[in-house]
Amino acid sequence: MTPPASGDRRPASSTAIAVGAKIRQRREQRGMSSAELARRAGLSKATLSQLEGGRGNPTIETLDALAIALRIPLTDLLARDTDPGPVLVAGTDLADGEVGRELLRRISGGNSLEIWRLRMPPGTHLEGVPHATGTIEHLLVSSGHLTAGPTDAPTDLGPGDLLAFAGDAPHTYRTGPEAADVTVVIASPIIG
Amino acid sequence: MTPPASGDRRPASSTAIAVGAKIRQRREQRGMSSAELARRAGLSKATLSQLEGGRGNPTIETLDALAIALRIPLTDLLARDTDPGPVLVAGTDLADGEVGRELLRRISGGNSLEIWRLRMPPGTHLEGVPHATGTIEHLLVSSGHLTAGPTDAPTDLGPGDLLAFAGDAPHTYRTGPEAADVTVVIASPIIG
DNA sequence: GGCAATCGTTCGTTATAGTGAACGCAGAGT
DNA sequence: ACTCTGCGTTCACTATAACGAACGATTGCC
Repeated sequence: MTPPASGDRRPASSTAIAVGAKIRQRREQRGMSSAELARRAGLSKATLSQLEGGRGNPTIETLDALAIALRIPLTDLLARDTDPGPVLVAGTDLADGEVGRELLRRISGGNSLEIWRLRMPPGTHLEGVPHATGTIEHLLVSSGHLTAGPTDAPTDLGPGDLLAFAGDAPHTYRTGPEAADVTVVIASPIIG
Repeated sequence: MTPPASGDRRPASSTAIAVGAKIRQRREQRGMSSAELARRAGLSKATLSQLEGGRGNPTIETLDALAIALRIPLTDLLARDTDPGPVLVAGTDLADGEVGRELLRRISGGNSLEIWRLRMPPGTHLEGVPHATGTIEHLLVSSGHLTAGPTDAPTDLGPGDLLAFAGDAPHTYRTGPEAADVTVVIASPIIG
């Protein structure tokens, strides 16, 4: 039993500290007061103060409200920009006929960088939604064959091939009778 | 006033539904039971069941624990599957026993970005040249096995694994009795 | 069949994230 | 000097996220 209840908060996890710092950073970039951000996000000033101080443990609803109020993607609040040490993302097993589409890695700051692994069974057809202007998308084929690229000029690709194209136009990925395992690297200019 | 307290949960936000689906998807890819994932993440089965069902509103500590147990980046759980949005570098043939080390692509501006393909026959040992401070190096294994990473803390990698580590420290790549085909993505911050 | 294990779910309770109402501190009028 | 207004923080309380303990369903083994 903790004594009746004090205003104390938990010791603060490293994640909480990082997220809190990020919130404050973005808020100050926007030139907002903490009172104003709290109002826009529909939170109490108390909660925001706790979070920015790195004390506390927000829920995703809270973070989502903050991200919307700050007009940034939710993931930006959680993106660990500089990793202290090595990060290992284990390979995953995939059921037969399933499409694997995994974000393996994300870096923001300067340009943002995302590394995806895309695994397509035979006869798959995916439509890529255009990204922000200036985005460049890279496909690197680990195994198999596919036809991919801008919808108006797709290219046949085989193992070891690399295709780079503007990600702000419509584009497609399509496998024939053979499955394909593709690494996708997406480099986007940062959004102000 | 809600009646005294039932097992009911909130109506479920769209974010909660998306996150829950993602957790379940990743867990099943790993071939883990929900009981096992709960155990590894240090959560109760009840909590996990609620979350995967899209009911509930997890805290970042909870999500962090799950991400670690699933060995994926925290942001992956929250990434809105923004669908991925021409230069062609053809794959090259490689003679038996030869080491392939090719720069496939280089981008500058914001972050500079290099994509390499590294093909190592069995029993190869390479020393990586340290890059600029702040550089992050990513290894994505297409096939085979190798031991790689910072010289003082190398990691065993298999097909589909991604390893990210600071590129400004000495690092090595070493294959055992098996060859390896690796994609290397090097991201360096631009010096203002 | 009978039993034991493990699964994923739903229950009632407990710990805690978020709240509203204070507080002290600045700067701007009057 | 004295109010006012808005800032960022700390307090006691309330709403609720996470918990432990059930549950029925399934599977495997004897």
